[in-house]
Amino acid sequence: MALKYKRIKGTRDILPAESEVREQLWQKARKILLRYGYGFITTPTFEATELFVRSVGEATDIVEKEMYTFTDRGGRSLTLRPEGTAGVVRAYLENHMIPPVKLAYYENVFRAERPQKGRLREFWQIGVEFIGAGDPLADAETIELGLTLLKEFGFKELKLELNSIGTVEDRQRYRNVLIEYLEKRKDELCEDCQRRLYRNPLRVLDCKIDGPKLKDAPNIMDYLSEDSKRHFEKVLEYLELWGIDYEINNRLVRGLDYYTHTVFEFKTAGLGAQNTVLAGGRYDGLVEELGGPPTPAVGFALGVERVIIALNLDAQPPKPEYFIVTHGDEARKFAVELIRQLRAEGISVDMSHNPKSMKAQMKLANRTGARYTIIIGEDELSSQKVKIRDMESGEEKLLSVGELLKLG
RNA sequence: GUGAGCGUAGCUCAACUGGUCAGAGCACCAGACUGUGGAUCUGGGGGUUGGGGGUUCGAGUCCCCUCGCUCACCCCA
Repeated sequence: MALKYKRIKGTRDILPAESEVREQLWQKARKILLRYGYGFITTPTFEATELFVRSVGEATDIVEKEMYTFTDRGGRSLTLRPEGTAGVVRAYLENHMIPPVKLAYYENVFRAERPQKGRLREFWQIGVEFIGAGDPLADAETIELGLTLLKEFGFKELKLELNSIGTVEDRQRYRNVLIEYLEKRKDELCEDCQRRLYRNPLRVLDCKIDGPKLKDAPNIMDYLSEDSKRHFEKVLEYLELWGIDYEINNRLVRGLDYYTHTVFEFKTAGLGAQNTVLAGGRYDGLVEELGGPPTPAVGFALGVERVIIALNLDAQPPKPEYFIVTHGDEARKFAVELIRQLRAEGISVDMSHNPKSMKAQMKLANRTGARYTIIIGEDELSSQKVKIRDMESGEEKLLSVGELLKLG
C-alpha cells in the first residue's frame, strides 16, 4: 500500500455506520441529561496551557507527558484539551454563571499516549459537571446518573467502585503516613513503585505487583476528618436507598489532582486492559484554584469509544427512501426536476450523477439500500407517470408525480 | 518511554525446507440481458509482496536497519 497520507497515530475515521451508533448514544444521553436538569455546553478545543497545568496538576502524567501543546502565532502556549472539566469550569467563571448549575457536554479530547485497545490519542467523552453543590446528595445523584446512562446504552454487567480521598488536608496527612510505611519496605518494592514512592504514593497501593503484598498498609479511611467521613457515609446511604450496588476500593485513586472526597469508576468486561467506561468524582477545590470563590462541584466523564467497544455496538448507515433511475436525456432532465421537488417535500432520494446504463443505475440503487426505485424513461414520459419499483419484492406500479408526492 | 506480536491486491487470506509464487475468494468495472438491481456465467482493471540495505546463481520466504499496525506495561475515559 502506497498511500501518501495516513491517519495520525491514535486517531480514527468515524465512518457512516459508526456515526449512526454515536448519534444514537448521544440522543439517548441527551434525553436523560435533560431529565436530570442538565444544560449543554461546548467549550473550545484548545485553551491556554496554564489552565490545564493548574487544574489537572503539574505532577500528573497527563500534564507531564500527554498533552498536545503548541505555540500559536502570537507566541502563546496553547493545549488541545486533555479532559473536559477544566474548560467547563473556566467557562462557568468567565460567563458568570450562578451556582448551582448543571452542565453536560459531548466533546473530543486529546492525549499523547501509546494507543492500545480502548485507548486513543483523540477520543470522545460525554461528561457532566454539577457546579455549586456540596451536599452528598449531589455526589450520589451524579453516580446514579452515570449508572442510568450506562444502563440506557445497554450495559448489563457493571461494577461500581468508589472511595473517598477526603480533603486536601486529609490526603496530605494520609500521604505522610503512607510514605513512612512504604519507606520501611522500600527494598521490597518494584522499580516503578520506588520511583512513585514520593511522587505518588497512593498509586503504589494500586500496583499490580506490590499492591497485594501491602495488605497491612494504612487505610485512607482512618485518616479522613470526621466531616469527610460523614460526607462519604451520606453518599453511601443514598446509594443504598436507591439499591445501587457498589464496592468500596480504598486504593482507588484518580490521575487528576483536582479530586476531593468521593471518587468512583464504573468498570466492565470486553475492554481489554482498559476496563473503565465512566469515571469521576468530587472536586471541591478546583473553582477556587482557577480564580473563583470556594465552590464545591462534582462530575464524571465516560469514554464513547469504550462504550461502543464494550457493547459491540453497530448500526446501519442511512439509506435513501428512493433512488431515481432514468433512460434517455429527456427522462434525466425530468428526473433532475423531480428529485428537487421530492427533497423539498422532505423525502430522502438520490440518483446517479453520472449518466450510466440502466443496469448500472439499478446496481447503484441496490447498493444504496433504497426502499424504492423510481424508473423514468420514454414510456413514463409519454404517459406522464413514473414507475415505482419495490426493491424488496420487485413489484412495480405506475404513479403520477402528484400521487408520488402525496405518498411521501 | 518500555516490551511482545504482526506487515502479500480495496478486504480476508494462499504460495512445502529460499527455485514459473506473485495467486484465490470477496469487492469493483464491463458483457451475456440494446428499459431494470440483489442469482449465475464470461472477461477486465488493480500488487515495485510496508520501505531501504545485505546474503545468494536466485528472496514474500534468511539477516540488518527503518516505518507502520496491534496488544500489553505505565497511565487513563
